[in-house]
Amino acid sequence: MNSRIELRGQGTLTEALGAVARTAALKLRHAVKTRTPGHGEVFLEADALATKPQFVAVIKTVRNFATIGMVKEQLNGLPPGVYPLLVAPYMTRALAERCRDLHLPFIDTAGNAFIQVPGLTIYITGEPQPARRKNDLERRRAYTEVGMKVIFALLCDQKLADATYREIGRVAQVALGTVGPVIKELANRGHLVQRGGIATLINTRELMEAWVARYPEALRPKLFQDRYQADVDRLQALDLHGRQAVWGAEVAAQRLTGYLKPEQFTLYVRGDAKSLLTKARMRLDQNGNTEILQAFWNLPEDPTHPDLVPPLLVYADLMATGDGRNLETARLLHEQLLEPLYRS
DNA sequence: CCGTAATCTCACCCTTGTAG
DNA sequence: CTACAAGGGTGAGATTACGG
Repeated sequence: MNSRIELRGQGTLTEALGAVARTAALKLRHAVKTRTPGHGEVFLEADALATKPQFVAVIKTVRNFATIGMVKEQLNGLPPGVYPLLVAPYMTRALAERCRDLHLPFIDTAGNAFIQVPGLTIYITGEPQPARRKNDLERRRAYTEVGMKVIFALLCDQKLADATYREIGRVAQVALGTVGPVIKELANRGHLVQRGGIATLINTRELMEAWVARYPEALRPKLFQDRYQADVDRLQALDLHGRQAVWGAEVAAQRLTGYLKPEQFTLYVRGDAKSLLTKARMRLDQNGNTEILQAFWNLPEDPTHPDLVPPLLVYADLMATGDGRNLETARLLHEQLLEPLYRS
């Protein structure tokens, strides 16, 4: 039933056997079963040794000490001459030390190992993590929630590309530690270069289109708070000045292009929207005409339209609806406001 | 001050156990 | 056998510590 997991474990096992053969000159091969196999257990033996020790191996990704304890527990009570063995993708030095303290033998795919059985003592730590795993971790950081927020901030304020990571994190409302990987991937994808010692956003048109295409799945659902039904006249009359809220989508498009008569209302808010709800007499309604989302930027506001979201977000929201009228307005918006900003 | 790496936290999802 | 709750693993992101 767990064919996918079995396969993943097989890969780890094969790599780990190869790695330990390289770093410790220890050859392990599959052995006959010495007991009813538990979940995910594999039977191995080192037949080159006179003592012919056998191992019952468990393949598991190890991140913390607790996992080591669990494996130790799962593999207790083995008969004489048979030993437990933990097979992990990668064991840090601290995890390796923990295994040694608990007398739990392990091997990993980097070639680290601790094995202490009659006729055989191996302890190897500090082998570097295989590059492929590192790449796995670094790949696909651009279109995560954090990546989307950072890209949006950069597209709206292109000078931000040369700011410190702390400043980018503040404007994009993401943690400092998450900025670096996103920037690195944007550079890899050819969207960021150094020009005269200044970090510069390039291929902005392509980046903008990619962001808009991914916004509906990659970020919007995370921002959604609730949907309400509200009186249209009251909504139109709402004064957002001083409130922590701005119009998006149809209302913003109407005010920017003069086209479109809004039917759906989209508000991006900071903090809680209580005062808005009472002012416009909104009531919770799954199919209501008003949706409230979390604002996700700290950009300076546009003095000519202080109560609207940035045009890029208006465009993305209109595109996301797929509504015919909205698409036409979106095209207009693109021509008038976006195209000049994202030519390169 | 700045970027990076290690560590911590939390939400989601998959497994597994259990009751009907 | 099915449905559903409980528990644990996992990955994304936030925080923190550190060295330049």
